[in-house]
Amino acid sequence: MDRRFPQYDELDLPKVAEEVLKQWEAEDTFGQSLELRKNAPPFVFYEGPPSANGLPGIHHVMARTIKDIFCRYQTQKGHRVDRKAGWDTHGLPIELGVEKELGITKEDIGKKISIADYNAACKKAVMRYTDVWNDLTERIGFWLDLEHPYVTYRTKYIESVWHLLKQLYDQNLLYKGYTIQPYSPAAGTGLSSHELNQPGTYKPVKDTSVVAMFKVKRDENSEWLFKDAFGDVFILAWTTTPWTLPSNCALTVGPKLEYVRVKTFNPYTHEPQTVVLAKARLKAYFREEMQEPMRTILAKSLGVHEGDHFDDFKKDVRLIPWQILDEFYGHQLEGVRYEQLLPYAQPEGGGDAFKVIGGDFVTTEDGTGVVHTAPSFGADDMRVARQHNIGTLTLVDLQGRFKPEVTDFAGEYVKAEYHTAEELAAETKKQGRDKYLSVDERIAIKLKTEGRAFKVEKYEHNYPHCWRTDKPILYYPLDSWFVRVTAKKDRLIELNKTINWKPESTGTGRFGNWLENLQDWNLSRSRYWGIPLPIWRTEDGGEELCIGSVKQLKEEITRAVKAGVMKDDPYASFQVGDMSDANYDTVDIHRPYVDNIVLVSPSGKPMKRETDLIDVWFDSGAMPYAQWHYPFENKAAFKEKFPAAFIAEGVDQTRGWFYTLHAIATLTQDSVAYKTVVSNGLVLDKVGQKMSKRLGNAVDPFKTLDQFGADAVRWYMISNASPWDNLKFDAEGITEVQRKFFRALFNTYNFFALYANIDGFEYSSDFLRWKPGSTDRSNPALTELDRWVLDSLNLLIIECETAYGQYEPTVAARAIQDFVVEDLSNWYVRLNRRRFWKGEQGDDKQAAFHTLYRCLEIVAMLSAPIAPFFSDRLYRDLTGKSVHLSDWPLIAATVSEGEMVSAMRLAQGITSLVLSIRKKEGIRVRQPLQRMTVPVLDDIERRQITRVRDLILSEVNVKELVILDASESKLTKKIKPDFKKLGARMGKLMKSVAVAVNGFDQAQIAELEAKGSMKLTVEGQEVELLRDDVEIAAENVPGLSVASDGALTVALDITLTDALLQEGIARELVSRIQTLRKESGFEVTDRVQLHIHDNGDPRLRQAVRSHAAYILAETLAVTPEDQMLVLALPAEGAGIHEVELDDTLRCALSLVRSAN
RNA sequence: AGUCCUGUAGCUCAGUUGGUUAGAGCGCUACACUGAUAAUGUAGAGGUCCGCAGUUCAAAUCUGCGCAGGACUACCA
Repeated sequence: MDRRFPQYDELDLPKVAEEVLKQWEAEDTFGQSLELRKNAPPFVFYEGPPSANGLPGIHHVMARTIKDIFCRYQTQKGHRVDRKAGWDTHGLPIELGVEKELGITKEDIGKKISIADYNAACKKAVMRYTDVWNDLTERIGFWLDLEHPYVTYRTKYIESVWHLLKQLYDQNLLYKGYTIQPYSPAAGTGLSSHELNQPGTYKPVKDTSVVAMFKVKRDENSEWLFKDAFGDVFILAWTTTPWTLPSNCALTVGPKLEYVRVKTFNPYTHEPQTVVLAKARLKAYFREEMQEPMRTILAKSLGVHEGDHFDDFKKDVRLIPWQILDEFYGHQLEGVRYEQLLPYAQPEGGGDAFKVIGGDFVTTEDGTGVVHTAPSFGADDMRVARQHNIGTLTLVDLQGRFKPEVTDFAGEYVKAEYHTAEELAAETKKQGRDKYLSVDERIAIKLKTEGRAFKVEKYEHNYPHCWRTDKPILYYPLDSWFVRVTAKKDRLIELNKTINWKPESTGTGRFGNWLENLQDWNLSRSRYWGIPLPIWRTEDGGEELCIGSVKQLKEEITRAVKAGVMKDDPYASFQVGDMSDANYDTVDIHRPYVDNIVLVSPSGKPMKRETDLIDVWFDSGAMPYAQWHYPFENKAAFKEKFPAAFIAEGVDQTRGWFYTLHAIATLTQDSVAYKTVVSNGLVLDKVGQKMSKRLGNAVDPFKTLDQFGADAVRWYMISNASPWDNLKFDAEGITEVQRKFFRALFNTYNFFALYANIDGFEYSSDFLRWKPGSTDRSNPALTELDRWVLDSLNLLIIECETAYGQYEPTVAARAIQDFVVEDLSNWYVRLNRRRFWKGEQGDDKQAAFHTLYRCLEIVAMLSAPIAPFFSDRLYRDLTGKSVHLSDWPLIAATVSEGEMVSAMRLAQGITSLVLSIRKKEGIRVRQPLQRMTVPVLDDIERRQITRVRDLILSEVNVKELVILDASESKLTKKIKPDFKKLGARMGKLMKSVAVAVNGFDQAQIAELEAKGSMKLTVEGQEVELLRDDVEIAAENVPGLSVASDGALTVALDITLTDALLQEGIARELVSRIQTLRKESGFEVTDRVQLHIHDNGDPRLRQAVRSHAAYILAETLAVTPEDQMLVLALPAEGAGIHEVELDDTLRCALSLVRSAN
């Protein structure tokens, strides 16, 4: 037998993947696919660099599958898709990993270990799992150029980053400023948000909280607050960090919040006073029953008191009377000035301090609705203070101690926790108390005695602690370099609107809102392993220089050497202009090497490098340029490959990579960096929990690939949920994909191969004649089923093309799966099996083979982006070539005007109804029936059913199909209002109209059909009902067994004649014999000798005699017709079987392989 | 705390511009089929479409307020 089409015993997807992978390696299929498209228009894809110091997880399979799908699809569509791998090599996780490994902390760097050694360790650690990553990438079939990756620590890469920074610097978009950052005085370092989010950093602590009283200055602005004032007028503000009160510069109110002015007494000094606070906070500070005039009225009614009770207040200090003088909004308070609470020092930098300002962030959840604003110690405070040109006061040093100006507390730590035990003891002694009182407590006491405290109490809340020292952190102003992204905010927003976000909501929502509230990008990191900021400054900060290339650095070094600030050029070995890797590898511009370089300013002063590194996110956002060493090399390549057509990463990159790419591109190129971005969701475990090592629910990607093969895993991930929805990963889902989709496709192919090999089938692309432009569009040999499946295939091509084009792989996967499982396997193949193995060569057989071949070929092409291994195997088995080198299929001219698709839907519906009647009546499918009747409503339906008539008859084993016109009187009909059409016109009457229509009798339905319209009176109104406003369907055919579903009705004649019964028995017999053939291990082509024992039953005898030719032909028996039925079976023994034909009929037969 | 996503059958998911009795696959039960057999067909059980309120003749679908799960960002006087 010709074995041109390989056949397989079983489906083993992991093995297929392994073998195809070897094939790819052997013939460099990836390289060929690029070579093939060498001159084609590019489709630009950017690979986001993963960090190779951690192991890949199952979610990386997801992310990489999505990337691969669109790159492969675009290749098939005729584009050149270069895919350069990349590695993110800098950053805190790497530093932390190295520190853990070496058993050191940040403080040890430069002491126990040199910066050079530390960085060398980082460089080594960062590529540790490269092999594992490359292995995963290959095993999942992600085609990526792993040979020439960009690596962010390479000198060339850093040089490109420096060039970008210089561009920003030259545009005045890079500046030094300061922000309020989490800071650990104990460790002497700023903390990143990452560090702050470590578990256990937020702890519940009890702090002394103070409601401080800020005395209002009386002037024209505040005069209205003094109307009927009772003593002095104060604004109340709450704080849980009293140590920040000396640094107070402003009070912030909510402009839209309501405030009140209250006449009352100071609870500690009992002085009369008038206080201002948010109305919503009154009940937190005042007792309801003490409110005037309510208290007076109450007292009067009890006959206890008369007159003004503010007079006799001092008799009971716990019950303080109060009275609201007036109410107003926060914005009315803005601009009101107050006396500095603790006047130790005056604000720096000019500023117009000590007044009330407005801020959106103010709430009335706790406190007084007035925020004590110390710009140096709170991010919100800083921002609002800047907006209102309030100065700042930073009366705490970097060790966390009060500066000398704060005379009462000078040199003391603001948090007791910063003291050592000995220091605490000494301090306690100094205070002359038994117990140490923190500065917070002593400030509270001071304010109480000065009559400036309204309420002092312990307050429990969560406060962040340094994860290394376990001491509380401070928010502290630290020097930083910033990118002035806010200067280009409008442009960033504008360009974002041109980006195709998948899903859209991430772009408009999460990302769009983020851009709307843009802050300048804090670029500084006080670390060691990263790209150094290329800025050199004189000590006074008066002169500075931003370096944009190694060449420029060398020139400046030469000047510095000449000026004598440096001894020699440490980068002497570097040849300017030599772009070889070897040349660049001779220099290292990381710390500490660049730190040793001192340059000279124009005025001759030495300049030292700003010690900060840059945020690693800038590294990855710079990859469009730095991966090409642009602009020093590859200018043309960059130009062609910017911006990207497509990128994809997890949704967690929205404010990470997606943002940094966008920001750098907007600022330096005035362009988007990518046209489409797919942000995929998380991979959760099967119950929807996040995967983590701690919970032990993390899935090992390699084990999963070993078990199921990459194709099944990829197909499962893509078909199960849209990429941006979170995926609940369940291995059972992969099994299902294997069972349903891949097995159906595999079985279909194997079926094809079996018979194609027997017949020596060869595919000729001319056979189906659907060449574009040809008028003779289809071969007349094609049956209606062929046309139908080819039509469906056409629709599938269009659907997949649209879906892939719109970055909707899930839609494509589901469509392909439905086609393969339902249309191709369960319908087309099942109904056409006989054509493949029955009869001799001829056009009908050719049509069947060509149609099936075409379907398999196209399915391989359409599924290639998602299941690259299996599809390649399938395509190679069919055509001998790789599917990944194929061109996306053209849409064939439709072979049957598209009508077959709806005709087939009718056929499937009718078939299903007949089978359900058979079931109801207890008549098995193998028992032929004479006639069935289907009523139709119009000529289109009649024509369509006619086209699929034979197919229906053979599928349900009935001999005749009568199509009945709906107008024939035998039918009863049912009527149904079309809500959509009618609702629009009827409006409120809809319900009553529906009731009326549903109540129509046969005469009324006939009237409407005949006249085309009729008048109805509903709720006293006359309305017109049109034929189109209702659906009329046949309901019943009297006298027959009937079933219906929606508009479809089928009636089946269930009369069984002797002839039909005999035919049924003959069929049963054939079926039993076929089973025996198989059980006996005969090949499908083996001829047999068949003898049936005549047991005297007339039913059997008649059936065999009448249908002898049929039985022999079906079972490939060579026994002469008149010798089949015998009174005694041949004595060969082994071939004798007893079979049961139905409940009452059994017989014996002998079946042996025939010699010829 | 803010922003965004998700919530439909036991499970995984569809559900067009609002329209009649809300669907599919898996799983479950029963029956059938046997030249696809680890397949297939038919029938059945299984739903407060997360909740409440509103708009509308009509809401799974639109609006508002909540609840639950998740992500990101921020972190509070």
